[in-house]
Parts: sequence; C-alpha cells; structure tokens
Amino acid sequence: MKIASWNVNSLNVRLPHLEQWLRDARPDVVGLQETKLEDAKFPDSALAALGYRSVFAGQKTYNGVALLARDRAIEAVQVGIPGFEDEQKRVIAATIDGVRVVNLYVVNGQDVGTDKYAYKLRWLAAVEAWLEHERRAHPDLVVLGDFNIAPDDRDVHDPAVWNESHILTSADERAALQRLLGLGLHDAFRLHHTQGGIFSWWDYRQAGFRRDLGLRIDLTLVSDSLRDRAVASGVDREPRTWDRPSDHAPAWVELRRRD
DNA sequence: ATGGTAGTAAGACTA
Repeated sequence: MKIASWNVNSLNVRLPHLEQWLRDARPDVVGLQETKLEDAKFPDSALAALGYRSVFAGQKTYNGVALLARDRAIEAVQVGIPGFEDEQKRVIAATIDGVRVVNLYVVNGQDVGTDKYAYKLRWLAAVEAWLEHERRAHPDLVVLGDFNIAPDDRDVHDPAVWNESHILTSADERAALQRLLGLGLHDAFRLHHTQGGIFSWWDYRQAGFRRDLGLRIDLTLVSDSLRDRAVASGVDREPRTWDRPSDHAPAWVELRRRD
C-alpha cells in the first residue's frame, strides 16, 4: 500500500496536477494539505472518476486537508484534534485498510517568538497528547503531512541559515517533532535513505527550486508495528517541475502486505 | 536579505 502526502497549495489551481500525479504514481492513500477550498467546492466527483474516494475538511482561502483512498473504504473519520478548539482546518484522520492515517497540516509559525510561533508549539503539544492515545488505539498508525519542521541538518540546503533560531528548524520545533517520534513513530524516509539534500519544499521566491534551495518538511511517520512493512519511501520531485506547480512535492511510503 | 513569489480575492494576509 503506497501512502503519500502532498501540500497542493490550492486544490482549485492544482487539480490537474493532482489528477496527473494520481495516474502516474498510483498511490493507494493520499493526504492533501492546503486545499484552500470549502467542502461544498471539493472536487470529489473528479477524484472519484479516477477511482478515489475522498473525505475532507476545508475552509475558504486558508488551510484545508483531505484524505483520498483508491478502491478502499475510508472509515472512522476524525476532523480536528479532539478537545482542542481550532477554527483552522489542519487535521483529518481516518482508518483505511486497517491502518489509522492521521493527516496534519502543521502550523507554519511565521517567525520564532511571534504569536503564530506560540500557536504552533501549542498546537504540536495538543497533537502529541492526541497521538499518544491514537497509537494505543491503533498500533498500525501512519502520521503524515506538511510538518513545517525539517528534522535535521541533512534536511536543509543551508544549515547556517536554517539554524536553531530559525523558523522550521528551531530548537523548540525540532524538540516537538522528536517528542512525536518518541511516541514510537519513525520518519519513513530515514528508514531507507541516509543522505542529505533530498527536499520536499522549495520557496517560490528567488528561483528556489531551480537552485535546489529546499527543505524536507513533508514527512510520513510510521508506527513501530508498521516499521517492518515499510519497504520503500521517497519524495517525488517531478510535479515540482510542472507548469505552475505547488511549492511542495509529494512524499510517500510503501507498505508491503501483512504476513 | 525589513526582499523575493504565489494564492486568495480584491487590499492584505499567509506561507
């Protein structure tokens, strides 16, 4: 089962890219972020035409998440973090083929020390408390999404700029990510790749992609029980080369069948 | 880089 995460930065603009990529990559499950669409405008019938069912939690202009599954039921859908009041649509979770899939659009945080940064850390603490429960309820757990945190220096093009006091790489953000991993989750990409310089996001500004000035902030985390089933993982750079692309590329993990 | 580009939506906000 191939499970992917993609921040599409407006599904309205990116629907043709998503359709093309679904045909090319044939993922079984996809978590989307930044759909920027109200639910009434979600293109569920266009996706159904490609064989994908979808569930979604959107809002106008900002945020918005969705889960897609090909030829599989999407069950026990949860929107938002239980008990955490938040108008921003950043979380959707569901059970697909016995795997609990949690799709996160982590708060960006703007700059270290801002109100948005404090919200990011608060939000991550709430996610941690929730996932503590989720991993006990669902041993086969995948947590994926746009984490807006680069795990370590291999995941940034310039560690001198992207340092312990910079947004997306700050000490507090990385510590929050480590606490999620401490629940018994593993960055699937690092199960199969040790090299640095593989990125999933490149700033639109200053020709970031052409110069490969990127970060790896789109992650697929797998639980202990799924670790041995994770046989391959990667980031698919190709859609980032297409005309009028998202600033993010899809990140994916392949799980082999249960024994 | 107190810039830069893109999306939304019609000027500023978010990333």
